[in-house]
Amino acid sequence: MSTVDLAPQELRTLVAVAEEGGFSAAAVRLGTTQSAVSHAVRGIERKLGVVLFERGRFGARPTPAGARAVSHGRRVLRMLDVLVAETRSGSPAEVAGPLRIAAFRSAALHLLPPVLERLTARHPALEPTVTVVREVGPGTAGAVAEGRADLGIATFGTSAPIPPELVGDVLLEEPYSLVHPAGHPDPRSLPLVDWLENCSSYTRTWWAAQDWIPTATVRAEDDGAVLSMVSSGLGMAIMPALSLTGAPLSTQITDLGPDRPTRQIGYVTTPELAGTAAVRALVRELRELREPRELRAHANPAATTTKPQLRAV
Amino acid sequence: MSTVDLAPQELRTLVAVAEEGGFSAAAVRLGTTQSAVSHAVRGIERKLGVVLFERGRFGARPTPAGARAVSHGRRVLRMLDVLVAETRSGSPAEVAGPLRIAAFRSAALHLLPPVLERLTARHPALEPTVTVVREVGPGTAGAVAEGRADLGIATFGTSAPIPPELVGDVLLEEPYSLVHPAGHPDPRSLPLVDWLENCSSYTRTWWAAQDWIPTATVRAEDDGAVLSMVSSGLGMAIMPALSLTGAPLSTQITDLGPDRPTRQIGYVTTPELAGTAAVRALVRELRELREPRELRAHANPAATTTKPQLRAV
DNA sequence: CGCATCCATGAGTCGCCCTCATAGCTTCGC
DNA sequence: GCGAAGCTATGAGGGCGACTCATGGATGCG
Repeated sequence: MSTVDLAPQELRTLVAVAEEGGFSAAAVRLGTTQSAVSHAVRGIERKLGVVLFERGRFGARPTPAGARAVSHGRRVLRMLDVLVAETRSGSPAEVAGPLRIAAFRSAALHLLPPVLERLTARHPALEPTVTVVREVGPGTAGAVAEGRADLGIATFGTSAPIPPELVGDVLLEEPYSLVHPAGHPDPRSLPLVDWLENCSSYTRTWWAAQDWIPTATVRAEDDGAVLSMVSSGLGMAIMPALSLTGAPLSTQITDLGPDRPTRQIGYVTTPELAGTAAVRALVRELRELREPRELRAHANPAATTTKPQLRAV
Repeated sequence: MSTVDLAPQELRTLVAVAEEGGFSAAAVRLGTTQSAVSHAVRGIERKLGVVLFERGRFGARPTPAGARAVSHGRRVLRMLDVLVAETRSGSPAEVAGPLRIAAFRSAALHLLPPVLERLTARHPALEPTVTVVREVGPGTAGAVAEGRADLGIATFGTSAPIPPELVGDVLLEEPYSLVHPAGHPDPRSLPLVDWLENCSSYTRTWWAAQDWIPTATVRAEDDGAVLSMVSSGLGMAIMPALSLTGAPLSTQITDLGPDRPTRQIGYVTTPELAGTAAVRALVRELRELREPRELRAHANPAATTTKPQLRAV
């Protein structure tokens, strides 16, 4: 037996240092002193016999070993939370505890509220928190992979590929539409407004095939800003349905026809969290989105995967 | 933040109490005093606000909440071990540390040895241990679910269903055959020898449809005992191929024809361990069982991984 | 060079957890 | 009924680990 014990407080210290990028900042987050963090990290490194952080003027950056330790540490901490929550609640059916959701902006605004309402109605002891994450770079899936969230609402096909160690499923497919100021005679002649997260490769291909689409002349910060620009008459945009829910009356939405591009929205989570009662309850509610409710979303349940009873590793 | 911290030492105390069945015995195992165990358990119960053990003359038995805590605790402790092992070893390719395998008797005897030989040849620092678990009740899957093993070799379809929080895959399907004393003129007239773990529902159905099969007159402890009885001329038996490997020369095996029953053998592990280097290395070796080894050189590696990139939950 | 901002280190303090000793409870055997 | 033999519960005291405080060293910046 090597008998190396890492206390939860030590794991939290590792995670804080990695996320804050320095001992001092980590100390602030942990509500302790820089000295305590330094002592703790040094102690852990001595116990493990491995240097976990490169120190320097810049602060502290994880070494490869440190990155592994931090990633595992986050998962262990999360499992400890699950232990506490599921030990306290009388049965697995009784779902309780925190549930951290990462979502991109439009999903957080238009997709999640009704889902979370039903979820908390069914499980009052559940405390879901939603973090808005830019769907660029690692995106929401990255937040889940790094243990910052328990479940992510992600767009598939757009942005970076999903890390292989995550599991998930597609929830719905939504079309892109043309949005422009209401009553404009020739909206396609307007300048194009684009935004950062709007970068599906499939969409881009379709985009390039349309000769009427100009290169973007305006680039906004997020889809909400795009919509506000369009409603002010500054131009037109091509946006997914989710970003267009609740679009102001001064805008007009035009279908792009049968060849319109679409994007897939789904959820991702880690295998070990997929089994927890809280995540499963949320996934159950999210699946309801696949059944076409009378409202807007053009859900396409056709492509639902046939699931084997046992999932391969 | 409720922020209830359970130190590894506390988790080990819970596990020890549950497994030893009492505070005093747990104290001996932990190399500490009964008083320390009592204080620790009481402290944990106060932190969680839940009674974890029923105390009495008999010692201590886990309450339902206690059983959940112990089961989660074992898994957290295991993940902490993995954290230490994988942080220390230079790369994920460098696999090291203990690997606990639960298997039913015939798999441990006839299936695992060559697999483990190849595994340890490839990863000398890996220390696999095999525990033989009766495939009755929770079986090997139960051992994995409760954190007593990292990976289980299980029969699917037979015994209890696999707990939903586990993951795994089928490795091979093997037929049942008739085994009887060599040279017997009418083996089907012999009395039937059965054993405890032999209880697949599918097999039973097939069984009932065969008019020549009598009800079992002898019931042995395990498949090895059955085989020994058969070889002594005490009767005939219907056994899966794995139990018949290395059957003595005094026995004779007769194929049961195209409608013969079969059983599926596979592996089971927890989602959080499925991602660890050690378990993945073992699974890779186990997968070799699916294809005859001499074909492996020509096998298309892509064909073995035709699984969807995202696994549904 | 003075300054700001990092981390490192040593001494002192506090709190937690363990040990020791003992008390309470239940179940046997007689 | 009574004591012995199992358990666990509890209180007092001590040791060790973790934190704080104060200070020092390294490094980049104007």
